[in-house]
Amino acid sequence: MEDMEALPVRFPSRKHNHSTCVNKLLGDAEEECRRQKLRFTEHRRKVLEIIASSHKPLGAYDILEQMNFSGRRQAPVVAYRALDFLINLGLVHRLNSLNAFVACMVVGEDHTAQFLICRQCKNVGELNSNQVSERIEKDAVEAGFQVDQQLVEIIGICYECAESG
Amino acid sequence: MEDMEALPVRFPSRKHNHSTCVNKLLGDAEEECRRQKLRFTEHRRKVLEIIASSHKPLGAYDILEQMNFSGRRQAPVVAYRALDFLINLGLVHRLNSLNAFVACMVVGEDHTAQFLICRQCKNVGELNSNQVSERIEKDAVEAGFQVDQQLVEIIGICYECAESG
DNA sequence: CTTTTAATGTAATATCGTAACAGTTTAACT
DNA sequence: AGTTAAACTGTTACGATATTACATTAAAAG
Repeated sequence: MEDMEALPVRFPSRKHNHSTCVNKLLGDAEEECRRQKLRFTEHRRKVLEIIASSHKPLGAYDILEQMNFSGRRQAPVVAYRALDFLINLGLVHRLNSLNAFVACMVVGEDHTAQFLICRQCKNVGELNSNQVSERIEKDAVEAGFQVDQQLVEIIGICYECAESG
Repeated sequence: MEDMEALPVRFPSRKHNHSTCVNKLLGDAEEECRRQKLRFTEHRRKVLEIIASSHKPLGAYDILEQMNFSGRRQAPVVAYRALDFLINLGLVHRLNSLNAFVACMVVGEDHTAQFLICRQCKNVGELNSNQVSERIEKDAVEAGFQVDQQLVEIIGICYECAESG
């Protein structure tokens, strides 16, 4: 596999430096919020941090569990509100096949996304193939359908899991 | 829009003869079960019939409501068991973005499927584009990912809804 | 005709997500 | 600063979706 940046895909390597990942995303989020004059509140920061700290998809209730600042258990709606915000901003993606959430790996860039979900290690990669999205658009239009949103989730085995048997 | 059979898509026209649809699917199901020596029980037949009678996706609890044979309310697991069976057989598809189920429109044929979900009329069409599935497969493999299953759901506006404004 | 495999009945419970509404903070504008 | 409007938060309750577990019954295979 070539350099991660050269391919239209981001799949988290087992040995990548993860704290860099998290910090970059938090920085991007702050900047994006400043730009759009949106509020990057504590809840939102916390939820983004939790999600970014895992390349494995997290359920809303998993996130909730990690939000116990004060020992006090938060209500589900707290997590969902923050998630909605982050999803609208494009910082977080929802995986419909898992009812779970992952951090976006290409923040800021205008991009289409398809998700690669490894059913062994549970890591999720983000494929950004314009060829895929254009092919879908083209064939849908040919079928008389006007596309607003594409949802592509690909289940299988990632490179590193295949290597290690 | 051209002849429905000529394009790699099945989108239910407003004026198609629906009872034919249902009967064909039930017949196909029976035959397929005979071939594979599986039991096409009452629950399974009933659930398939209910799903096939609607091109709009149905939730498991919608289906359940229509299963009241004897006035007796069935337990959710009854619907889910039949749905699992039908999905494994390829007679029914699950739409992950809606937590809902639709009948397959190309039973028997070996096919890939992408779903066209009209957010106005709620009808669901099945696109069968090998170009889409091959493009996904190709790009995923290039990213070092071995594909087992593809899940493609396209949300937008169907031909007939676009026509009628 | 018995054995063993598959399907059903039933109850309970887990998991995921939203509605409603009062209270508080923040930003924007005199 | 003081006022107002908009956005965010806290809290309760509830709705929607899905699974586990286990006892029972029916069907297929020998």
